[in-house]
Amino acid sequence: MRPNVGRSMSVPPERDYRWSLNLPKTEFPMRAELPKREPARVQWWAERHTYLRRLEQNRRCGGAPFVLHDGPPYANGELHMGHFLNRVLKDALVKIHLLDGEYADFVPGWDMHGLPIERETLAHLKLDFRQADPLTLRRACRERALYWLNLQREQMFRMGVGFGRYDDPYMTIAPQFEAAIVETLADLAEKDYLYKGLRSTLWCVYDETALAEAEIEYKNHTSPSIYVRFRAGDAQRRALLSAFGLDDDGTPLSIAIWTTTPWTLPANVAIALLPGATYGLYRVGAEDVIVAEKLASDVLARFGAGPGVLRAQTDAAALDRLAVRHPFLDRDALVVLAEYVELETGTGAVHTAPGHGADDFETGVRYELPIINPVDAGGRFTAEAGPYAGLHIFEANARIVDDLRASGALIAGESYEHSYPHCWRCKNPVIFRATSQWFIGMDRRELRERAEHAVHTVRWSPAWGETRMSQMVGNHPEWCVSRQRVWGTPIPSVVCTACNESLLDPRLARSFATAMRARSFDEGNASDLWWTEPLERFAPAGLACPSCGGTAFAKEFNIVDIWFESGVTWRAVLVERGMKFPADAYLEGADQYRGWFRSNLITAVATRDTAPYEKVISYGWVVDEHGRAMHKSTGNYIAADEAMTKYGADLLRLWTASTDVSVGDVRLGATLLDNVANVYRNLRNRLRFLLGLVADLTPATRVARATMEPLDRLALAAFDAFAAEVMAHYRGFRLHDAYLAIQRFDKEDLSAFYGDALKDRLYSSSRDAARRRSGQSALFEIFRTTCALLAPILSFTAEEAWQHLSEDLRGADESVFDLSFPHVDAVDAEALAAWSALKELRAQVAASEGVRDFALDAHVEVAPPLYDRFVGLGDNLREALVVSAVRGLSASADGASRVALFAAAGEKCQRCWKYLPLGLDREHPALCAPCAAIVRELRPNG
RNA sequence: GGGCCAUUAGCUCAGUUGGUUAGAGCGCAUGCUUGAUAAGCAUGAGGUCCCUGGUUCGAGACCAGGAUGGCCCA
Repeated sequence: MRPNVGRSMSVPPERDYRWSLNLPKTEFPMRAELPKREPARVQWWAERHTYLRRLEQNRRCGGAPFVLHDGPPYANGELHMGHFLNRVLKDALVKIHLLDGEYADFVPGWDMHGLPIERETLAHLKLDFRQADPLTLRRACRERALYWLNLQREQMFRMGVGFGRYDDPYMTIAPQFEAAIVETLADLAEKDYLYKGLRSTLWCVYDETALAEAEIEYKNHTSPSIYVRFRAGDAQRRALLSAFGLDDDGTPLSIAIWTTTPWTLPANVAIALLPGATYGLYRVGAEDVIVAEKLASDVLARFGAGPGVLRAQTDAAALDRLAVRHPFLDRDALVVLAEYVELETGTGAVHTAPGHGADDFETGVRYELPIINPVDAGGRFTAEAGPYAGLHIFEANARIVDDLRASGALIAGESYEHSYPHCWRCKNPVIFRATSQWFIGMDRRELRERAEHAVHTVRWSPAWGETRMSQMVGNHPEWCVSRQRVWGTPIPSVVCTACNESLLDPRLARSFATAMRARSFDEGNASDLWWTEPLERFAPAGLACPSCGGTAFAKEFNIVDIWFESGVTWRAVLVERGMKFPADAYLEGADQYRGWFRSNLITAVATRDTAPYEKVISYGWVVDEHGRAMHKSTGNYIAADEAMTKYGADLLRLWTASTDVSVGDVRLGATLLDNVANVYRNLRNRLRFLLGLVADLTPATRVARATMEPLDRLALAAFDAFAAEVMAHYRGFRLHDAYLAIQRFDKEDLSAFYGDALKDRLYSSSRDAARRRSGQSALFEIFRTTCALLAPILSFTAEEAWQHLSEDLRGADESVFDLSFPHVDAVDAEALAAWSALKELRAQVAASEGVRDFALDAHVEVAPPLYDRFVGLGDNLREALVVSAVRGLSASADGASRVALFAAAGEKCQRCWKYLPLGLDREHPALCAPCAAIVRELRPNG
């Protein structure tokens, strides 16, 4: 029951003793106004070189090296919230290791070559690709890439992530970087991984160029849809019939295929069946035909010769490597098996032209089929297409269908509307066209097996990353590293003028790389040398064509895939700069399993036989608050700068810890940020409270832990355990777990318990009383370590709070980033247990009373076993329960309730608000004796 | 269509190897405080643990199928 105590609504001036209390005092504002204040802090860190100074200090103190290797963002466009998440997570990891005393050398970098920049630059210059002078275009691309780098770097600083060598970042366009790329190519060529071969690429016949997947848009397109007989020759027919267990009766036999691209038939070399599927041999009219069982009724109907009769069926495997004849060329079509064949449309037998499709190409490689490409860059048939030579492929469609009909090969012809890739620039349909490209062979020197083995030497976070990466390495047959564009690092290959054989000579490549290394960054693109210098400058003496022995060569002008460029950052950055290799950690979005994680793994395994990282940490994709992917077109896209202007970087930094980013999607939206803002306000106010309470503490008045009040020692033991927990989470990079722990300690231990308990002692004791200094000293330790623990996440706020501490107490630690995580030797289990028991007791008191904050109007009696446990706390027990008096019950008392509350005896002291005997001092009748003494001392005359 | 991942309170998340009445912070409601005050404290409401089957004495957890969403590929 709550004691019924009257409270005067207004305190008469003569009885207002507020002036004599030590109330919290700080300039640290309650309102954060992050967007307004943060930019100045960015400047402050930069001017003081806070990062580099701390890094150097850690090195001097023998801190172990820690290398987080930065995956380069692409230097094009503004940064979005995906970038924000990426940068802030990396920044937090670097800061964690920095505050842990390690030499956390972080070198940020940028991916600066490639088609998106080239395309943007061409648009900027209003130039057509084929008319542009390569060197002029490359100069302009360089300017453009540097422009974006600078803009992105500014936006990164605004995020508070400038803790790295941002003055000396790595750039894929730097001379040493380009040289490292070329030297890696030389190594790969030397070890026989690199070879030249044909490959099917997306090609626009109007722009006469290869296209990347990103340059394609899908639109509906109406194509011819034809079913075609591929007849078996006599011997072929007998072999096929035998596979079905049938005898030959001379009836014509064919395999029926379906295609929507008749113009690719001249390049046909095979028919693909689905492994495991059942195929039937049907008699329809006067002929036999083989189709997939599942599609038979649909296909047979198109013969217009009755329902057809099933004669036999067999598994696709029985037909593997048998053959039929090409419908109009003097050539066989081999029966092959391929997983991508589907049984939803068509005949279950897929026309296969390795020169005109990615799947087909892969099948072609697997079966060692000829890669026929009878189409030139402009889309006209070459002589290889026989009767169609000279025709444009799209015009040839109708001719081919007519010819098939005339020769009796056509079963049926219709038209078919479907989604088809188009060139996003000229809007025309694109084709697949086999061209000559450079590859890294995954199956040479057991590279695939070695890479898979390396995957298992790495620690993956989350654990499923290991499976994911294993699949990524296992799946891909070869890596096409050449591109026919201008903005990139040249592949220094040459072609023999006598026999047209391509050659990448390692000595030549290294000589080219050496020449690039001799150039400085300010001289421009070092790799321009491939264009400006004569070949003789790089070619080694006696270079001869391995094929024909010829000695005359011409330069080739391929550039290297930008994924290969970023794929050698381990070498161009870590090895070049003498940093730790393999790196401690790579940290990127989960889309990089197929990207940067994989490219780095393959090049490092191929040339160094090791994974380039010891640990890989991945995180999920940023989606909107409804869990939908963010797109500019959907309108739920959030730019990083815009978000920071609205919410402030620190609030968004807290958001990255408020959610478990390691698994699945990471949601972001106004509702979520409101939630985070509340948590932020709580944390901020706690820092403000602490600052206010320790305002008048000085190094001289600080009390050592050993001589503190018992309650303060317990609080610090609990705080140690908390700090150890947070540090353990940080070292495992579980930011979200750290966030939960911080939130809970802040609320339960600090705000609702310890802070509340200390108010009486800190406010009403005399300023210099030892018991007051004891509490302040404990709070100061808590404040300092809390700042350090918050700094990796709430960098701006932690620094702001630290700067509001008196200079005396800050001491040599100018910045919050000069602090270190504490060394917690061993958690005091006994103290911890006492602390929780005390918290529990306080909760009981609070529950009995119903109200708690600084309500001193109660007197508590505690049952013996419990009381005995805390009797050593002395008056601290009364403080902890926030009451006016506490006493243990006698053993004979009713033990039904362990805690009993009564109205406190005495009257309410107008200064300390405790209920005590008053009126002992004539001048201060409304005060208790201790308060009266303090007031007399403060104002002896008044 | 395939591989991987996720789904627990309004929101963000905990829930050891299967075992009482599923927890926390924030939000919300109510009360207190006005000496942390655009703060602080207390109490309380709030859940079909995505769905359907199965295993088990017992399933939020294990198994199978499905739904929704995401990433990477076709």
